Amino acid sequence: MITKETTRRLDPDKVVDSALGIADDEGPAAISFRRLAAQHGVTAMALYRHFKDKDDLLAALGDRLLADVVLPEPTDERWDVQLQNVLTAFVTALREHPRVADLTLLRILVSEPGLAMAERIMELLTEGGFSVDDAAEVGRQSISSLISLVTTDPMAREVSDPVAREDSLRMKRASLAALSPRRYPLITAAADTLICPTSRDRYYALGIEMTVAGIRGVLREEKQ
Amino acid sequence: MITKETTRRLDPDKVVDSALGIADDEGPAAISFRRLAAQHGVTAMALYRHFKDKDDLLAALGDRLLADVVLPEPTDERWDVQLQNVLTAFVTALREHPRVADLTLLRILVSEPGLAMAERIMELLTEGGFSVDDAAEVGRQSISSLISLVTTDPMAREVSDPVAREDSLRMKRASLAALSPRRYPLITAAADTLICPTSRDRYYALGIEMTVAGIRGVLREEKQ
DNA sequence: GGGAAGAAGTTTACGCCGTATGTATACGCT
DNA sequence: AGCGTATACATACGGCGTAAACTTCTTCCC
Repeated sequence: MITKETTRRLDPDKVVDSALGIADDEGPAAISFRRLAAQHGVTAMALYRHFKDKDDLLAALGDRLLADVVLPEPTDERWDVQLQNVLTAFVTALREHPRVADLTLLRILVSEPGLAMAERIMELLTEGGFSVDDAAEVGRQSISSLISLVTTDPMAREVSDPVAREDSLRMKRASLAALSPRRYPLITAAADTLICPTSRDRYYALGIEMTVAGIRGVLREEKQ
Repeated sequence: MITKETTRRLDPDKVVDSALGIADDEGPAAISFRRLAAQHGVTAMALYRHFKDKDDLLAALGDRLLADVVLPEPTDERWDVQLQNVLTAFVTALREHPRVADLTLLRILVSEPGLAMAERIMELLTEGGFSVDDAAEVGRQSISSLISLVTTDPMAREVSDPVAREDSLRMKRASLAALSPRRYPLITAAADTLICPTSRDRYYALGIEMTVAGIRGVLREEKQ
C-alpha cells in the first residue's frame, strides 16, 4: 500500500521548477538555496538532502532542459535535413529557458536524453561522411554554437521587467546613434538590427542554418 | 612638472591585470573586490573609485581582451579569406584568457577596438554580397560562436591544478567508458575525442573554418 | 504493536561576497 | 596659506554557500 506522501514534503522536481522560474525571470544569479527553500516552506539546509551542492542543483536544471528535447524520429530524408531537424529540436527546448541554456553543455554526455541526442547526431554526421572523430569534434562545436545562439538571444534578455528592458534598449540605441557615421558607416547603418534583430524566428532559423551550412562546408573541405 | 605618482597608489590597469590573472587561474568566480584590493595593498572600497561596480570591472576586462585583438590590414585577397583572418585574430586574442572570453560580447559595440573589428567584419560581409542587415545578423552569430569556441575549449578548463585536471578527465573517461557500446556505439567509439580533442590548434582551426563555411553557405542560400 | 534505523528537516555558525554610508588624508591650484 | 577634490579607509548590512550537530518523522521488521 502506497502511503500518502505527506512525508516527502520536499519534491526535488518542484524545486527545479522553481529554480527555472527564478532564472527565467531574473537570471541564474538569482537562484539561491535560501530563496528556493523559502518558496517551499523549508530551511535552506533541507535542500542538501536532495542536491549535493549548488553545482548539483544546476546540473539538475541542465538535465531538465535536455529531458525536454523532443527528438524527431529517423526518416529517409537526407542526413543533413535530419540533422537540421534534430538541432532545431534541441534549440526549441533551450528557448524555453534561455538564461540557463548553457547548463546543458556539461550534461549532454551524462544525462540519458543528452546521450541519445548526441548519439543521433553522431549517426547523422557519420552517415554524411565524417569519420567518427571528426563527427565528435564537429558535433561538439555545433552544439556549443547553438547553445550560445540561445543564451545570447538579444530579444530574450531582461524580459522580466518590460520597463527596464525598454530602458536598456534605448541606452544601447543612443550609444550607437552617438557614433560617427563617417568612421563606422556600416555599424550605424545596421544599428537597429545589431541592437535587436527583426524577427525572433528568423534569428533562430538563420543560426541553425549557419550551423548546418558550416558542417556541410567543412565536410566538402575534408573530402577535398 | 609631473610629480611622482605616490598619490595615485592604485592603477586601474594593474587591477585589471590581477583580475585577469585570477580568472585565468581559478575562473571568473574567484574575482572579488576584496581579493583584488588585498593584492594591491588597499581596501575593497578603494576599488570603487575606479570601477563603478563589479559589472564595470568585468566590462574593463572585456575591453582589455578586445584591445589585444591585432586586426590584420586589408589586403586584396578574397573577402572570405580576409574575414577568416579577422576572425582568427579575434580568437587568438581571446585564447589568452579563455575563462573570461565571453565578457567581450557585450563590449564589442562599445569599446573602440571592438567597434573597429565589427565595422571591418561588416565591410567584408557586405563585400561578399550580404545586405547590411544580413551582415549584422550573420556577423553577430559568428562572433558569438567563436566566443563559445574559446570559452568551451575542452583543453583550457581547470588548467590551474594539473592534478585536479587529470582527475576530472579520468572521471569523464570513466563515465563514458561505463556506457553500453551497444546502445551508444558512436559515442563510446569517439570517447577520447569527445573528452579532449587531439590537437588544440586543430580544434580552433576547425571551429573557425566551420564558422566561415557557415557564412558562405547561408550566402549561397540567400542568393538562391 | 514496539522499537530500532535511517531519512528529512532544523539550528546555529563560519567565512565569504557586493556595496551603502560616512570619515580622514594628502595633493594641486590659486 | 588654505581650499577643493581625489583618494583611500572604517564600519556595517544583508545575502550567499555550506559544515556540523541536533531533532523529528517514517518505515519496516520482529
